[in-house]
Amino acid sequence: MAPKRYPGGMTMPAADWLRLDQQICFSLNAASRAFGGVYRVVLKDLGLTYPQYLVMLVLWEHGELPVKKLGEHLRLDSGTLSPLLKRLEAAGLVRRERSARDERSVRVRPTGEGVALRERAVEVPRRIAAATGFDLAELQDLRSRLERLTTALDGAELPETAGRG
Amino acid sequence: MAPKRYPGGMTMPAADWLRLDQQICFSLNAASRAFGGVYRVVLKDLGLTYPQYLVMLVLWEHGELPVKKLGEHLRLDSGTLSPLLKRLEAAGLVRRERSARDERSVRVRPTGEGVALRERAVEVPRRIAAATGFDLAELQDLRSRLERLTTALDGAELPETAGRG
DNA sequence: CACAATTAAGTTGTGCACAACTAAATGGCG
DNA sequence: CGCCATTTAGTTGTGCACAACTTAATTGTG
Repeated sequence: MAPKRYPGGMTMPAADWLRLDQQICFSLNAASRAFGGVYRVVLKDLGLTYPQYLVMLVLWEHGELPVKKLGEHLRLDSGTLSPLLKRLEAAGLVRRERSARDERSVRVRPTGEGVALRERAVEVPRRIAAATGFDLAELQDLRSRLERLTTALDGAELPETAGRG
Repeated sequence: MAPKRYPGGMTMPAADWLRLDQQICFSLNAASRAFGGVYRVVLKDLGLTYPQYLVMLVLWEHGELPVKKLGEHLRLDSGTLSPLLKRLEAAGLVRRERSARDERSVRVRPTGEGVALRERAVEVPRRIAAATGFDLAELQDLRSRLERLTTALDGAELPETAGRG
Protein backbone atom coordinates (compact mmCIF):
# COMPACT_ATOMS: atom_id res chain seq x y z
CA MET A 1 0.00 0.00 0.00
CA ALA A 2 1.44 3.35 -1.03
CA PRO A 3 2.17 5.59 1.98
CA LYS A 4 0.04 8.69 1.93
CA ARG A 5 1.81 11.97 2.42
CA TYR A 6 0.67 14.67 4.81
CA PRO A 7 2.96 17.61 4.18
CA GLY A 8 3.76 20.29 6.71
CA GLY A 9 1.73 20.45 9.85
CA MET A 10 -1.30 18.91 8.18
CA THR A 11 -3.14 16.53 10.45
CA MET A 12 -3.87 12.96 9.58
CA PRO A 13 -7.34 11.41 9.92
CA ALA A 14 -7.76 9.57 13.21
CA ALA A 15 -8.49 6.30 11.45
CA ASP A 16 -5.19 6.57 9.59
CA TRP A 17 -3.34 7.27 12.80
CA LEU A 18 -4.78 4.11 14.24
CA ARG A 19 -3.71 2.18 11.15
CA LEU A 20 -0.24 3.70 11.21
CA ASP A 21 0.10 2.92 14.85
CA GLN A 22 -0.92 -0.60 14.12
CA GLN A 23 1.86 -0.89 11.59
CA ILE A 24 4.50 0.44 13.95
CA CYS A 25 3.65 -1.44 17.10
CA PHE A 26 2.94 -4.58 15.11
CA SER A 27 6.24 -4.41 13.33
CA LEU A 28 8.26 -3.75 16.46
CA ASN A 29 6.49 -6.46 18.35
CA ALA A 30 6.76 -8.90 15.46
CA ALA A 31 10.45 -8.21 14.93
CA SER A 32 11.15 -8.69 18.59
CA ARG A 33 9.37 -12.02 18.68
CA ALA A 34 10.86 -13.17 15.39
CA PHE A 35 14.27 -12.46 16.88
CA GLY A 36 13.28 -14.39 19.96
CA GLY A 37 12.31 -17.34 17.82
CA VAL A 38 15.65 -17.43 16.04
CA TYR A 39 17.55 -17.10 19.29
CA ARG A 40 15.45 -19.87 20.77
CA VAL A 41 16.52 -22.26 18.02
CA VAL A 42 20.16 -21.24 18.08
CA LEU A 43 20.42 -21.28 21.87
CA LYS A 44 18.71 -24.62 22.27
CA ASP A 45 22.06 -26.36 21.86
CA LEU A 46 23.43 -24.36 24.74
CA GLY A 47 20.48 -25.04 27.00
CA LEU A 48 19.86 -21.32 27.42
CA THR A 49 16.81 -19.16 26.93
CA TYR A 50 17.29 -15.81 25.28
CA PRO A 51 17.19 -13.78 28.53
CA GLN A 52 19.53 -16.27 30.17
CA TYR A 53 21.91 -15.82 27.26
CA LEU A 54 21.83 -12.06 27.79
CA VAL A 55 22.74 -12.56 31.43
CA MET A 56 25.60 -14.85 30.50
CA LEU A 57 26.88 -12.31 27.96
CA VAL A 58 27.13 -9.71 30.69
CA LEU A 59 28.82 -12.13 33.04
CA TRP A 60 31.29 -13.27 30.37
CA GLU A 61 32.22 -9.65 29.84
CA HIS A 62 32.37 -8.57 33.48
CA GLY A 63 33.20 -11.77 35.30
CA GLU A 64 31.29 -11.07 38.47
CA LEU A 65 28.56 -8.62 39.34
CA PRO A 66 25.99 -7.98 42.03
CA VAL A 67 22.40 -8.57 40.95
CA LYS A 68 21.84 -4.83 41.00
CA LYS A 69 24.56 -4.10 38.42
CA LEU A 70 23.39 -6.98 36.28
CA GLY A 71 19.96 -5.43 36.29
CA GLU A 72 21.33 -2.07 35.24
CA HIS A 73 23.08 -3.59 32.25
CA LEU A 74 19.96 -5.48 31.26
CA ARG A 75 17.24 -3.03 32.37
CA LEU A 76 15.78 -5.76 34.53
CA ASP A 77 14.80 -5.73 38.18
CA SER A 78 15.20 -8.39 40.84
CA GLY A 79 11.67 -9.56 40.21
CA THR A 80 12.81 -10.88 36.87
CA LEU A 81 16.43 -11.67 37.69
CA SER A 82 16.04 -13.55 40.96
CA PRO A 83 14.17 -16.54 39.55
CA LEU A 84 16.18 -16.46 36.32
CA LEU A 85 19.46 -16.56 38.26
CA LYS A 86 18.10 -19.33 40.41
CA ARG A 87 17.53 -21.38 37.26
CA LEU A 88 21.02 -20.58 35.95
CA GLU A 89 22.43 -21.67 39.28
CA ALA A 90 20.41 -24.88 39.20
CA ALA A 91 21.87 -25.48 35.73
CA GLY A 92 25.33 -25.11 37.23
CA LEU A 93 26.28 -22.09 35.15
CA VAL A 94 26.50 -19.45 37.87
CA ARG A 95 27.07 -19.17 41.58
CA ARG A 96 25.38 -16.65 43.84
CA GLU A 97 26.79 -15.61 47.16
CA ARG A 98 26.10 -12.85 49.62
CA SER A 99 28.73 -10.18 49.64
CA ALA A 100 30.69 -10.17 52.91
CA ARG A 101 31.20 -6.43 52.67
CA ASP A 102 27.51 -5.68 52.13
CA GLU A 103 25.17 -8.42 53.21
CA ARG A 104 22.33 -6.94 51.20
CA SER A 105 24.18 -7.59 47.97
CA VAL A 106 24.36 -10.92 46.15
CA ARG A 107 27.29 -11.36 43.81
CA VAL A 108 26.80 -13.51 40.72
CA ARG A 109 29.66 -15.11 38.87
CA PRO A 110 29.93 -17.79 36.20
CA THR A 111 31.13 -21.21 37.32
CA GLY A 112 33.80 -23.07 35.39
CA GLU A 113 31.02 -24.64 33.40
CA GLY A 114 29.53 -21.22 32.80
CA VAL A 115 32.83 -19.85 31.55
CA ALA A 116 33.34 -22.91 29.38
CA LEU A 117 29.97 -22.34 27.74
CA ARG A 118 31.36 -19.17 26.23
CA GLU A 119 33.43 -21.29 23.85
CA ARG A 120 30.28 -22.69 22.36
CA ALA A 121 28.51 -19.33 22.37
CA VAL A 122 30.98 -17.49 20.16
CA GLU A 123 29.30 -18.81 17.06
CA VAL A 124 25.86 -17.57 18.10
CA PRO A 125 26.22 -13.94 16.92
CA ARG A 126 27.41 -14.99 13.49
CA ARG A 127 24.45 -17.32 13.07
CA ILE A 128 22.01 -14.67 14.24
CA ALA A 129 23.53 -12.01 12.03
CA ALA A 130 23.34 -14.37 9.08
CA ALA A 131 19.67 -15.04 9.80
CA THR A 132 18.84 -11.33 9.65
CA GLY A 133 20.18 -11.02 6.14
CA PHE A 134 21.52 -7.60 7.14
CA ASP A 135 25.15 -6.66 6.75
CA LEU A 136 27.22 -5.24 9.57
CA ALA A 137 26.61 -1.61 8.65
CA GLU A 138 22.85 -2.11 8.48
CA LEU A 139 22.82 -3.83 11.85
CA GLN A 140 24.88 -1.06 13.41
CA ASP A 141 22.56 1.52 11.91
CA LEU A 142 19.46 -0.26 13.14
CA ARG A 143 21.03 -0.60 16.56
CA SER A 144 21.71 3.10 16.81
CA ARG A 145 18.15 3.93 15.77
CA LEU A 146 16.77 1.55 18.36
CA GLU A 147 18.99 3.01 21.04
CA ARG A 148 17.84 6.49 20.14
CA LEU A 149 14.26 5.27 20.28
CA THR A 150 14.76 3.67 23.69
CA THR A 151 16.35 6.80 25.09
CA ALA A 152 13.48 8.92 23.81
CA LEU A 153 10.86 6.53 25.14
CA ASP A 154 12.50 6.28 28.55
CA GLY A 155 12.74 10.03 28.89
CA ALA A 156 9.34 10.73 27.43
CA GLU A 157 7.07 12.97 29.43
CA LEU A 158 3.75 11.50 28.48
CA PRO A 159 1.16 14.22 27.99
CA GLU A 160 -1.88 13.68 30.16
CA THR A 161 -5.17 12.66 28.60
CA ALA A 162 -6.81 15.96 29.41
CA GLY A 163 -4.03 17.82 30.96
CA ARG A 164 -3.12 19.83 33.88
CA GLY A 165 -0.50 21.41 31.59
CA MET B 1 32.98 3.97 21.73
CA ALA B 2 34.16 4.32 18.16
CA PRO B 3 32.96 1.48 15.93
CA LYS B 4 35.87 -0.51 14.55
CA ARG B 5 35.90 -1.15 10.84
CA TYR B 6 36.57 -4.51 9.28
CA PRO B 7 36.76 -3.93 5.51
CA GLY B 8 36.10 -6.56 2.91
CA GLY B 9 35.81 -10.14 3.98
CA MET B 10 38.05 -9.63 6.98
CA THR B 11 36.87 -11.54 10.00
CA MET B 12 36.16 -9.96 13.32
CA PRO B 13 37.57 -11.34 16.58
CA ALA B 14 35.13 -13.65 18.33
CA ALA B 15 35.08 -11.47 21.42
CA ASP B 16 34.03 -8.49 19.32
CA TRP B 17 31.26 -10.52 17.74
CA LEU B 18 29.96 -11.33 21.17
CA ARG B 19 30.08 -7.66 22.09
CA LEU B 20 28.39 -6.61 18.88
CA ASP B 21 25.73 -9.20 19.36
CA GLN B 22 25.17 -7.90 22.82
CA GLN B 23 24.60 -4.45 21.42
CA ILE B 24 22.08 -5.62 18.85
CA CYS B 25 20.00 -7.97 20.90
CA PHE B 26 20.16 -5.65 23.89
CA SER B 27 18.98 -2.71 21.85
CA LEU B 28 16.13 -4.56 20.22
CA ASN B 29 15.03 -6.07 23.48
CA ALA B 30 15.36 -2.77 25.29
CA ALA B 31 13.46 -0.85 22.63
CA SER B 32 10.68 -3.36 22.65
CA ARG B 33 10.33 -3.17 26.41
CA ALA B 34 10.64 0.60 26.47
CA PHE B 35 7.80 0.73 23.97
CA GLY B 36 5.84 -1.63 26.16
CA GLY B 37 6.35 0.65 29.13
CA VAL B 38 5.05 3.69 27.26
CA TYR B 39 2.05 1.79 25.96
CA ARG B 40 1.37 0.52 29.45
CA VAL B 41 1.10 4.06 30.79
CA VAL B 42 -0.95 5.35 27.88
CA LEU B 43 -3.29 2.37 27.82
CA LYS B 44 -3.88 2.35 31.54
CA ASP B 45 -6.75 4.80 31.05
CA LEU B 46 -8.40 2.39 28.66
CA GLY B 47 -7.97 -0.59 30.94
CA LEU B 48 -6.07 -2.46 28.24
CA THR B 49 -2.73 -4.18 28.17
CA TYR B 50 -0.57 -3.71 25.12
CA PRO B 51 -1.40 -7.10 23.54
CA GLN B 52 -5.09 -6.55 24.29
CA TYR B 53 -4.84 -3.20 22.52
CA LEU B 54 -3.35 -4.91 19.48
CA VAL B 55 -6.27 -7.32 19.43
CA MET B 56 -8.76 -4.47 19.67
CA LEU B 57 -7.00 -2.64 16.83
CA VAL B 58 -7.51 -5.62 14.58
CA LEU B 59 -11.13 -5.97 15.64
CA TRP B 60 -11.82 -2.28 15.13
CA GLU B 61 -10.48 -2.60 11.64
CA HIS B 62 -12.14 -5.88 10.68
CA GLY B 63 -15.21 -5.96 12.86
CA GLU B 64 -15.38 -9.69 13.42
CA LEU B 65 -12.89 -12.47 12.97
CA PRO B 66 -12.36 -16.09 13.92
CA VAL B 67 -9.58 -16.63 16.44
CA LYS B 68 -7.48 -18.16 13.69
CA LYS B 69 -7.54 -15.03 11.51
CA LEU B 70 -6.87 -12.85 14.52
CA GLY B 71 -3.82 -14.95 15.19
CA GLU B 72 -2.61 -14.58 11.64
CA HIS B 73 -2.82 -10.80 11.86
CA LEU B 74 -0.99 -10.80 15.18
CA ARG B 75 1.34 -13.78 14.70
CA LEU B 76 -0.13 -15.33 17.81
CA ASP B 77 -1.53 -18.79 18.38
CA SER B 78 -4.53 -19.92 20.37
CA GLY B 79 -2.33 -20.67 23.35
CA THR B 80 -1.82 -16.93 23.74
CA LEU B 81 -5.11 -15.69 22.35
CA SER B 82 -7.57 -17.94 24.15
CA PRO B 83 -6.87 -16.64 27.66
CA LEU B 84 -6.38 -13.09 26.41
CA LEU B 85 -9.76 -13.13 24.66
CA LYS B 86 -11.33 -14.61 27.75
CA ARG B 87 -10.10 -11.61 29.71
CA LEU B 88 -11.36 -9.20 27.05
CA GLU B 89 -14.72 -10.94 27.18
CA ALA B 90 -14.77 -10.73 30.98
CA ALA B 91 -14.07 -7.00 30.60
CA GLY B 92 -17.13 -6.75 28.35
CA LEU B 93 -15.18 -5.62 25.30
CA VAL B 94 -15.66 -8.61 23.03
CA ARG B 95 -18.02 -11.50 22.51
CA ARG B 96 -16.99 -14.97 21.42
CA GLU B 97 -19.33 -17.41 19.80
CA ARG B 98 -18.99 -20.65 17.94
CA SER B 99 -19.54 -20.34 14.26
CA ALA B 100 -22.72 -22.13 13.16
CA ARG B 101 -21.19 -22.96 9.80
CA ASP B 102 -18.04 -24.48 11.29
CA GLU B 103 -18.35 -25.54 14.89
CA ARG B 104 -14.56 -25.65 15.27
CA SER B 105 -14.31 -21.93 14.71
CA VAL B 106 -14.96 -19.26 17.32
CA ARG B 107 -15.83 -15.84 16.00
CA VAL B 108 -14.74 -12.82 18.00
CA ARG B 109 -16.38 -9.43 17.68
CA PRO B 110 -16.29 -6.22 19.70
CA THR B 111 -19.32 -5.46 21.85
CA GLY B 112 -20.91 -2.02 21.86
CA GLU B 113 -18.62 -1.14 24.70
CA GLY B 114 -15.67 -2.46 22.73
CA VAL B 115 -16.59 -0.37 19.71
CA ALA B 116 -17.12 2.66 21.93
CA LEU B 117 -13.62 2.28 23.35
CA ARG B 118 -12.25 3.12 19.93
CA GLU B 119 -13.28 6.73 20.48
CA ARG B 120 -10.94 6.97 23.41
CA ALA B 121 -8.20 5.04 21.63
CA VAL B 122 -7.79 7.39 18.71
CA GLU B 123 -5.48 9.60 20.70
CA VAL B 124 -3.15 6.75 21.65
CA PRO B 125 -1.06 6.69 18.45
CA ARG B 126 -0.40 10.40 18.61
CA ARG B 127 0.79 10.15 22.18
CA ILE B 128 3.01 7.19 21.40
CA ALA B 129 4.45 8.83 18.32
CA ALA B 130 5.16 11.95 20.35
CA ALA B 131 6.96 9.89 22.98
CA THR B 132 9.31 8.41 20.38
CA GLY B 133 10.54 11.82 19.33
CA PHE B 134 10.65 10.48 15.77
CA ASP B 135 8.82 12.17 12.93
CA LEU B 136 6.47 10.34 10.62
CA ALA B 137 9.09 9.61 7.97
CA GLU B 138 11.51 8.19 10.51
CA LEU B 139 8.83 5.97 11.97
CA GLN B 140 7.83 4.72 8.54
CA ASP B 141 11.45 4.02 7.73
CA LEU B 142 12.02 2.18 10.96
CA ARG B 143 8.86 0.20 10.40
CA SER B 144 9.98 -0.92 6.95
CA ARG B 145 13.37 -1.99 8.29
CA LEU B 146 11.74 -3.97 11.05
CA GLU B 147 9.39 -5.64 8.61
CA ARG B 148 12.29 -6.59 6.38
CA LEU B 149 14.08 -7.93 9.44
CA THR B 150 11.07 -9.97 10.49
CA THR B 151 10.63 -11.44 7.03
CA ALA B 152 14.30 -12.40 6.90
CA LEU B 153 14.22 -13.91 10.39
CA ASP B 154 11.05 -15.88 9.68
CA GLY B 155 12.42 -17.28 6.45
CA ALA B 156 15.90 -17.89 7.80
CA GLU B 157 17.34 -21.31 7.27
CA LEU B 158 19.46 -21.58 10.35
CA PRO B 159 22.74 -23.28 9.56
CA GLU B 160 23.33 -26.28 11.77
CA THR B 161 26.02 -26.14 14.41
CA ALA B 162 28.13 -28.66 12.54
CA GLY B 163 26.08 -29.10 9.49
CA ARG B 164 24.80 -31.58 7.12
CA GLY B 165 24.48 -28.72 4.59
C1' DC C 1 -20.56 -44.62 4.51
C1' DA C 2 -16.24 -45.52 7.40
C1' DC C 3 -12.11 -43.87 8.86
C1' DA C 4 -7.70 -41.49 8.81
C1' DA C 5 -5.69 -36.92 8.33
C1' DT C 6 -6.30 -32.25 9.06
C1' DT C 7 -7.86 -28.12 11.30
C1' DA C 8 -9.55 -24.93 15.20
C1' DA C 9 -9.66 -23.87 19.77
C1' DG C 10 -8.47 -24.70 24.22
C1' DT C 11 -5.42 -26.55 28.14
C1' DT C 12 -1.12 -27.27 30.62
C1' DG C 13 3.41 -26.20 31.94
C1' DT C 14 7.59 -23.26 31.70
C1' DG C 15 9.72 -19.00 31.54
C1' DC C 16 9.90 -13.88 31.23
C1' DA C 17 8.26 -8.85 32.47
C1' DC C 18 6.64 -6.01 35.73
C1' DA C 19 4.05 -3.97 39.72
C1' DA C 20 3.57 -4.18 44.49
C1' DC C 21 5.14 -5.83 48.43
C1' DT C 22 8.35 -7.90 52.25
C1' DA C 23 12.72 -8.67 54.76
C1' DA C 24 17.12 -7.58 55.99
C1' DA C 25 21.18 -4.71 56.01
C1' DT C 26 23.20 -0.23 55.68
C1' DG C 27 23.93 4.74 56.31
C1' DG C 28 22.77 9.12 58.30
C1' DC C 29 21.50 12.17 61.72
C1' DG C 30 20.04 13.89 66.07
C1' DC D 1 23.92 5.09 70.57
C1' DG D 2 18.99 4.90 68.78
C1' DC D 3 16.07 5.39 65.10
C1' DC D 4 14.54 6.07 60.52
C1' DA D 5 15.10 6.46 55.48
C1' DT D 6 17.30 4.09 51.89
C1' DT D 7 19.07 0.23 49.46
C1' DT D 8 19.22 -4.69 47.84
C1' DA D 9 17.15 -9.12 47.07
C1' DG D 10 13.53 -11.81 47.08
C1' DT D 11 8.38 -13.03 46.88
C1' DT D 12 3.69 -12.83 45.09
C1' DG D 13 0.38 -12.16 41.64
C1' DT D 14 -1.01 -11.00 36.87
C1' DG D 15 -0.42 -11.30 32.13
C1' DC D 16 1.98 -12.65 27.82
C1' DA D 17 4.70 -16.09 24.62
C1' DC D 18 5.29 -20.46 23.25
C1' DA D 19 5.75 -25.62 23.06
C1' DA D 20 3.29 -29.71 23.58
C1' DC D 21 -0.79 -31.75 24.13
C1' DT D 22 -6.11 -32.61 24.08
C1' DT D 23 -10.71 -32.35 22.17
C1' DA D 24 -13.95 -31.83 18.77
C1' DA D 25 -15.36 -30.85 14.09
C1' DT D 26 -14.40 -31.16 9.34
C1' DT D 27 -12.39 -32.91 5.10
C1' DG D 28 -10.63 -36.26 2.02
C1' DT D 29 -10.32 -40.87 0.28
C1' DG D 30 -11.35 -45.45 -0.56
